[in-house]
Amino acid sequence: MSAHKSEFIQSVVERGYLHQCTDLEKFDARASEKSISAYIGFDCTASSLHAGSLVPIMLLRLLQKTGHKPFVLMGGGTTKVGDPSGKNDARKLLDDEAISANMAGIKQVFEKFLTFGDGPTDAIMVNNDDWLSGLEYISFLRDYGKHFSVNRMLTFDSVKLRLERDQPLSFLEFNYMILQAYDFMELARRMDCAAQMGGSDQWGNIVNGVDLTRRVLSKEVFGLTTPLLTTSSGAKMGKTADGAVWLNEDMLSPYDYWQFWRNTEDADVGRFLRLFTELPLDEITRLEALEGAEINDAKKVLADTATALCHGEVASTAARQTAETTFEQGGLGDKLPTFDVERARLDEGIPAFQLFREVELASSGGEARRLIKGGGAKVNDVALPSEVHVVTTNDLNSDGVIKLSAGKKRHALVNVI
RNA sequence: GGAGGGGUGUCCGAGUGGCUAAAGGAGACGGGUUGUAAACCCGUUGGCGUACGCCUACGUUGGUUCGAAUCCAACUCCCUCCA
Repeated sequence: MSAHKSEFIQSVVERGYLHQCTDLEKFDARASEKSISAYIGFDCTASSLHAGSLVPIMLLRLLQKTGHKPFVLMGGGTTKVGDPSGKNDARKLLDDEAISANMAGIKQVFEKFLTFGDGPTDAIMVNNDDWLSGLEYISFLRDYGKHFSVNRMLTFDSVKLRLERDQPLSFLEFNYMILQAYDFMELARRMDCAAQMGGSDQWGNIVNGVDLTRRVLSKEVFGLTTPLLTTSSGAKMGKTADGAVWLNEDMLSPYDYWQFWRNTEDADVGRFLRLFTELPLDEITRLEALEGAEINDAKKVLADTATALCHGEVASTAARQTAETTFEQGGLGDKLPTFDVERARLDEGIPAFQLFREVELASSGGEARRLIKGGGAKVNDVALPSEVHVVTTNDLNSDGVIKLSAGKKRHALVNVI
């Protein structure tokens, strides 16, 4: 029943990773004959990747799991240029220092999802700065520039959309696709890389690389893109209340990460389970068929497995337990953010709005006041009557702490010292 | 180099001398409904203060005026067209 010969492509298709491929049949055939290698590039624009990058990461993981070799290309060089794809404005240019700091943060993410090493299917991380920075302008133009037609470059979305909307596109950015194409060719030459994968917005860049490799090396390589993920209600993946859903623990706690998946929209559960977990497909089919309140069980499975992949089993279980005690039993999970307050201050009493600001449930006194006025602020699950209400040692509960809540989902504990 | 247009709150975007902490929208936060979902409805949305209030804010600096986001000058950054 398997429509594709290779395990890799078969999984890519049935789990929903495929958007476009330059030649799916040939790619499939190649992957079924032997172990291939493929790469995905990541720019170093932030010190961590967020959930929006998770599809490509999972795709690399799948590649490795099915017996092939993944390359992670860090865009140390291309980040200096800035990818115009999908952007209205040129982004701020980062300096070398910022780029290498970002790269260090991003590396940590990959170490969780891929196995690196020297073995045949071990992942390898490369940095395109290694070959891009040393390029010489004239010889580069003569050797590679002749393969690019400006007429054609103008037809690619990344460029075309900017021009159509009369938005500026600098020559620097215009060169981005050439450099990315060069990356692909360079990897094909050095490491026999057979394919480049990426988000659908990378299609133009990838196709350029496939063409360049064919022209320069007379080698056939492949391009494959993943669908750009949005939630069913149209929001971009990876963005949420407090900003991006970061994959690094120091930027987003495992508990919050777990919560992100737990709060998946109903309509997305099946799709997300296929993309972001490695559960067998028949199990996923069963889970996504759940209806009404039962679908919450599927969301918990999603949260558990996705968090375990990113932060490990231990953190995932802890996050789940905290969530369960907090939401289902109204209790206190030990993973809730906890803040220490001196006993003396509490004896005197602390105005509620000030306390809420201190435990970071509100970013300013005004915000805390509004929260309290709106009835969203609770002390030990009891709504506060007024913003000047004073919290004292009398509010300590039987566990010796005070539970503060902003709305139903955000909680913090006050610990007396 | 020349000509023109523009820089407003998280973002987009109104606003051409007092009624402007600044319309509208988006986003965000809170409440309601529910299932820690979506959709929908309501409220809030510069900072500080219990409150009368005070402070900071419309690219930067200075000026005109009783009074300026609004007028003037210089500077700066961005965009468009021409060369």
